[in-house]
Amino acid sequence: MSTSGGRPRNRRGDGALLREEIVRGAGRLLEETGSEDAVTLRAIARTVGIAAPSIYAHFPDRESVLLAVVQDAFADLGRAMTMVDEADPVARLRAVCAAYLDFALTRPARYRVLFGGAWSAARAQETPTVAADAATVGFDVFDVLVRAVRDCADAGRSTGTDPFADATALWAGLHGLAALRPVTPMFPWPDGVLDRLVDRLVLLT
Amino acid sequence: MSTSGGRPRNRRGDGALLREEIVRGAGRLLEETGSEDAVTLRAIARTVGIAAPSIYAHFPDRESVLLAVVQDAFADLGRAMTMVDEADPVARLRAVCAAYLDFALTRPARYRVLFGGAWSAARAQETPTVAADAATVGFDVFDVLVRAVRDCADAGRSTGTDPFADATALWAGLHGLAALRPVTPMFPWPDGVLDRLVDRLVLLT
DNA sequence: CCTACCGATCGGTAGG
DNA sequence: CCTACCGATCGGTAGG
Repeated sequence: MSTSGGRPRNRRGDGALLREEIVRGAGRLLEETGSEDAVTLRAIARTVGIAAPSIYAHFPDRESVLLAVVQDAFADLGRAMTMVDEADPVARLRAVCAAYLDFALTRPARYRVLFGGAWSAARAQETPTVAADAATVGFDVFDVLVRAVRDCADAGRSTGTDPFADATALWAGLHGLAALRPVTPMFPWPDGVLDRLVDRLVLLT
Repeated sequence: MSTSGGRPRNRRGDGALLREEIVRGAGRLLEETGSEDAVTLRAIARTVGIAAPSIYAHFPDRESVLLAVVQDAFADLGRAMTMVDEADPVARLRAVCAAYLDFALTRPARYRVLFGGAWSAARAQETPTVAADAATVGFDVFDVLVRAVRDCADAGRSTGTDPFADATALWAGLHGLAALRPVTPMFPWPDGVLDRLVDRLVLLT
């Protein structure tokens, strides 16, 4: 069934190149199918254009490929939230939240893998080192949120007195939107839900 | 491998009984494994104590069994939210939200199946009649929320002027909590997050 | 990086 | 409600 009949050979010194192709192929596959289970070694191999066993030269097993996808996605999300360029703390908080939501809406399957549970809760007990890592990175993302909220309070733009608790509520609201929107195409989400959440949960003035 | 060696024969007229056992077994399996994919026909058959092909006497295919689980879960959630017995509208809204969250936290896998997307968005296009049904029931659950919010506004206990929009934001917050909590065992969720969300998003006075 | 292959598991059918 | 079985797919290994 291999329609490609082989792939152009990599140049010397490109040993890490294929590894990257595998991770990106797996990510693309995740996004196209919307399901983590559809990202099989064979499917990955097909999209990359190699034989399935060749993946084992770069990863010990399927789970490790998925973990690499998760780590990449966490890094992307963190980068998107950090790269926000706004001086005003309120504008910055809004932009950070918008970046979070944008990531989730443009890459719903990737986002679902990040906070869907398989890589933080369940597997954290089975493979502590590996999944604790993913969990930690997830908390880093949350910290960006806490800091943005605290900056608003420090600037006297929020009447909230507990930035951590406020950020927690905000995270819940953000995640709710991020998770529900891609799943409810028929639902008439009102305009400005995001700003409504930010305004009210952070008690912006 | 069948350790049970057959099951006691049902009494006459219990034709619908096994169907129920299958759905409940599938639900239990879903909760124990946490994954929809683990609910295979063979696994269901094992928990119920029958042979896998026997399921076809009650359901045309695997998808239909899962749909029955989803419909049951929607009915359960709707019932739990409606059965709330509080006269004061604010107390009632809080109780409705608590019931929603309680359902999600005590049956996380079932909740995930309800609002995880597989049964509302994706499959709605493939099998319109079937999944549109599930989506409708999901909206019924949301309507309970809207009414509870509106009752607060009508009683002058909320300064919100758009019950639908407020309920939408509240739903996002609720779902965020419901989805994130089971997945973040290490995260120090502050006490009273739920009430904080309700208070602020519905502008309770 | 490849072909060839194993053992396991799945959804579903045949036939009773 | 059962046994027996098919075709497909999977993760992973052998051996090069």
